[in-house]
Amino acid sequence: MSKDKIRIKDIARLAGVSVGTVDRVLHNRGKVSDIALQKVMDTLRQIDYEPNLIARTLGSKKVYRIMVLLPDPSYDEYWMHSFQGIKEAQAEWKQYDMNIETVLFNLYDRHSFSKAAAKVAEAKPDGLLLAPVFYQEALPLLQLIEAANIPYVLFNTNIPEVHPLSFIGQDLYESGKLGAELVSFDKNDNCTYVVLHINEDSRNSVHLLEKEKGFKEYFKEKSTNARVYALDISNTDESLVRDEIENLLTDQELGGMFVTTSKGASIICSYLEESGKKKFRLVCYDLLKENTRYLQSGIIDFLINQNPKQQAFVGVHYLARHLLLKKELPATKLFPLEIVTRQNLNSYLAADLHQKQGAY
Amino acid sequence: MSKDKIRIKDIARLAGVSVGTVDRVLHNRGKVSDIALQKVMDTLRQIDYEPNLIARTLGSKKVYRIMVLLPDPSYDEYWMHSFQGIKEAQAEWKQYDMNIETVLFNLYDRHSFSKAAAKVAEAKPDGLLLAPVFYQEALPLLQLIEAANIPYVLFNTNIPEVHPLSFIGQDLYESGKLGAELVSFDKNDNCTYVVLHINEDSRNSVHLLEKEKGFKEYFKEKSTNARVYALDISNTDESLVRDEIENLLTDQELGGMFVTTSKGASIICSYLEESGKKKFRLVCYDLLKENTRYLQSGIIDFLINQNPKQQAFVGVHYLARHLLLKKELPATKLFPLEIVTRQNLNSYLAADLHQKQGAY
DNA sequence: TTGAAAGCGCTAACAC
DNA sequence: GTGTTAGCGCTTTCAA
Repeated sequence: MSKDKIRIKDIARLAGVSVGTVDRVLHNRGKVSDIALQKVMDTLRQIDYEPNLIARTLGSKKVYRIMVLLPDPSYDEYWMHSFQGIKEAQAEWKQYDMNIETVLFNLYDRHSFSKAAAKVAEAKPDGLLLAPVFYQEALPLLQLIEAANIPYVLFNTNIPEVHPLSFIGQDLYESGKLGAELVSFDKNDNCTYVVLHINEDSRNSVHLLEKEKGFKEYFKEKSTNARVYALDISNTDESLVRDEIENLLTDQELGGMFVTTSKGASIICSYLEESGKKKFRLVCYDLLKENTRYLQSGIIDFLINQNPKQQAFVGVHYLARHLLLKKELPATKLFPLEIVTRQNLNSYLAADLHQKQGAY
Repeated sequence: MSKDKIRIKDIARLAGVSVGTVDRVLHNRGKVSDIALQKVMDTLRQIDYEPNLIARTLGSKKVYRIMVLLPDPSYDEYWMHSFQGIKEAQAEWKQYDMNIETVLFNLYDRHSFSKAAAKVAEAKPDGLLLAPVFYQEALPLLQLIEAANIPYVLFNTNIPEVHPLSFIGQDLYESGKLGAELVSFDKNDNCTYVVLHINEDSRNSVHLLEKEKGFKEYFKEKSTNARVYALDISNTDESLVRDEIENLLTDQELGGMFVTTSKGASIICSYLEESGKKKFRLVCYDLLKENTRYLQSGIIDFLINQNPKQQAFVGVHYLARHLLLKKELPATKLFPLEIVTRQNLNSYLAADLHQKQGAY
C-alpha cells in the first residue's frame, strides 16, 4: 500500500526475526534455517521493500578496485584525453571507497599490451574498464576475465565476440558515412575521394576498416560517379610520405580526403600548409592541438570528435554504478558523432573545461 | 600530505576542537568563537576536505525543495525535451531527499508567467531553476527571489542584469555565426542570405536578436559581397505567410535561409516540400520530430541542436549539488553548438535514449 | 543458525 | 560557545 520507508528493521519485526537474519536472506549470505527463510520471504512478498542505497554504501566497508587498461597517454594526445577522463572519475569516486587504478601499455607494442593484461588478470580487480585496441591480444585476456567472473566494460573499440557489461564508444561505420557526407557535401558527382589510414596498419585495425567501410558505403548508396579508394600511409621516411601525398594531389578531380586516424591529420596538413591547399575537402578526427590549429587556419574543413575524455569518464562511471548500486547497464552507450568546424570549435573547447558533471 | 579520506572527526582532531564545532563552521550555523573559527579554517586550508555526501544525506533529515519554472511542455515540443530532462533529474535525486517540483506557464501568455512566478516566490523553495523567456516579467520575480536569498540558476535564456548561481545554455551570438557558416559554406561570394524569425516577435526576444547579430557579423568579418537581411514572419494567416516565402524565393541569388526559432522550421519546410526546394541552404534549430523529418528528406541541410533536455538536467544537477555540497558553481555552463546532418542524426537520437548519466 | 551491537560519516539536539 | 551523543539504514562482526 504505502511505500513509506520500509526498513530492514520493519521486515525483521514483521517476520519475527532479527535484522541480521533479514540481511542474510536478502543477500543470501550465511546460513539461515528453512523456517526463518520462509518467514522472511513471506513478509517480503507482502510488502514492497526498496533498500536504501545510501545507507547500504555507508554501512559497508568494502573497498572496490576498478582497473583501467589503456594506452600510455604520454605518447599520444588522443589517449591523454581519455586519461583525463579517468582522472576526473577517480576524483569523483574516491570518497565512496572506489579505487581506480590505471594500467598502461604501449600503443605501438602488442607485447606490452599482453604484459599489462596479465597484470590485470592476476590482480583480479572488482571491475575492469579497457580499450581493446589489440584485437588478437585482447581476446585471451577477456576470456580469463570472464572466467574469473570479473565484470568489465569496453570503450573506444568494440569486440563483438565477447560479453562486456557495456560497450562505450561510437558507431564507427556511421562515422565513416558521416565523413563521406562531409567530404562530398554539395560537390559535383564525379570527384575522387580518398580514405587515408596514416601510421596505423589498417589491415589489423577493425577500428579503421569500419570507418572505411562506412565511407565507401555512403557513395554506393548515393550511386554517384565518384571514385573512392583507400590508402595506407605508414612510412617512417618522411620524404616518401610526401611523395605519396604529392601524387594524390595530382588528381585534378580530387574532391576530398578523409583521414581515419586522429594523429594522421598533421602529416597531411603540414604538407598542405607549405604547398598551399587546393580546393578539396579535408575531414579528420578529434580535437588534438595540431588538428584544431589546422581547422582554424582553414586547412582542415571538418573534424569529427570522438570525445575520448567523456568516453573514459562514463566507462568508470558505469562500472562504479554497477558495483556499488548493482545497477543494470545499457549494453551499448553510443556517443553522438560530433561535427566540429571553425565556428563551433570554441564552444567545444570551452564546454570541456567544466565538463565534470560528476558522479554526484 | 595523504589525501586519504579526511573526515570531520580528523579535522576536529587537527584543529583541537570538537566535531560539533567543525560542523558549525562548515555550515556556518550556530555560534562559533573567533578563535575556534580560526583554528578550523586554518586546518581546512591545509587539507583537502571533501564531505561524504552519502553520510550527509543519511544523517540529515532535511528534505530539499527545488522548483523549476518552465513553459508548459504540452504546447511545445522543444520544451517537452526540457521537461524530460527535469523528470530524469527528479528520478536521480529522489533518493537523496531532493524534491523537484515543476511550475508551468503558458509560453504565449506573459500573464501566466507572472502568475507562476508569484507561486514560486510564495512557496520559497530551497532552490529555483528557471527559463526566463519573458524578460520583462522575469526581472521582478528574480528581484523577489534574490531578496529572499533563494539560490537560483537560469537556463536556456540569459538575463545579464541578474545574479544567478549559474547560467546554463549556449552562446547564441556564436550560434548565429555558426548558422552563417553552415548556410554559406563553399558558396560563392555574392549570394543573398536571410535570417527568419518565425512566429516570435524578434524585437522582444534577446534570444533571437543575438542569433541574428552573430549571423550578420560572420559576413561582415568575411567581407564578402553577400547580401544579408532579417525578416519577421509572424502572421497567423497562412496564405499571407506563403506569399512572403514565395517572395523570398524569387531571388535568383538566394544562398540560404537561417530560421532562428525551432518551431519556425516546419512552416518554411512544408511550403518547400510542396513547391520543391531550389538549390539554397536551409539551416534550422533543434531535433523536433518535424525538423528531423525534413532533415532526413533533404529539405533542411543542417540543424543546430540546443540540447534542451541536457540543459534542464544539468540545471537541476547544479542546484542539487550546490544545496547538498555547498559547491561553487561555474558562473556559466555553455553547451557546445552541435551540428546535426542527415548522417549523424541517428547518433544524436540514439545517444538521447540512455543519456541519464545520472547523479550517481 | 541466530540476535545483539558496533560501526560507516555526518547532522542536530542537548547539555554544560 | 562548545563538546557530547543519539540517531539515519545498512553491513558485519562477535557471542551465544
